[in-house]
Amino acid sequence: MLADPTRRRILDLLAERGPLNVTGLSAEFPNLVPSGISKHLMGLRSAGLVQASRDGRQQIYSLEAAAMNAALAPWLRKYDRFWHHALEQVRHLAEDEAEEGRTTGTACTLARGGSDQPTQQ
Amino acid sequence: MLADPTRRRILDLLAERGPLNVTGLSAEFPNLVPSGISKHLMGLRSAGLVQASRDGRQQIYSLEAAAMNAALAPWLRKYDRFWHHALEQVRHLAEDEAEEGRTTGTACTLARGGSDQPTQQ
DNA sequence: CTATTATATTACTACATAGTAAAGTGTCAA
DNA sequence: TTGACACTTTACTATGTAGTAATATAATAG
Repeated sequence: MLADPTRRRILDLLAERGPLNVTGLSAEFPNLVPSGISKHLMGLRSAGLVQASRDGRQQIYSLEAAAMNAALAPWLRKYDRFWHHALEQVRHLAEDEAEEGRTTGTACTLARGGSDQPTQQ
Repeated sequence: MLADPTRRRILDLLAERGPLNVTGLSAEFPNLVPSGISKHLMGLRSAGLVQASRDGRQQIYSLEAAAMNAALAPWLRKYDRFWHHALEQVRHLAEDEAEEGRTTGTACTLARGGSDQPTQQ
């Protein structure tokens, strides 16, 4: 379900821009026909990842936070060792340069197990 | 690449048990023929997600931390709003009941933007 | 060298599914 | 009611690829 790039892009757009209707989403896929987008949305909908609400003629689609959670949780649990490094990169991007001193201390300390091998890139 | 369940399971196994050879991995897939696993491993390898090192006749496969990072980072950035909730679930599972008092304070405070809508499950 | 174990490669098949076109449903406007 | 708009459904096609069987390579044992 999360495998398809179009579907991921749809989720991305909903995450970035908030609720959108089918036409708004279709506008982001010039190569695809709107009914194709609609079909993807129906798929995401029956997977519980998005929800729709009617507004006149339009269907407004938005992310379903609980389901996103449920989808992400087991993944995060398995790969916690790895996204710790990713997290730090994200943090550097997120906080411009606010209080650089205690970065290591405030980092999310979920996994107590060490195995903090350097990423050797 | 991360779409296929077999491939994800392979990554999971390597994350959980550390480096494994093809035979060891194949043992976890009774319905699949070993050459199929090997083929998947070659795919993961050329995608840079795993690396192999020879030990006698065996090839020992292990996760490539840097690539896992690179694969996860943009994802985490887009959906940070959502995995925050997942993170808390994970934390509850991880720390048995060590210091319950200051949980909210020590939570990973990456995204400064609020929008902390309840998951309404 | 020969046999055996451990992977890899190749050629092939079967199946899933992304995307399309066209028709169908629902809503509003005049 | 008629027409236009917004979306959904259906039937179809084409393509990608997961898995297999058979063969090939590589390393150790005897």
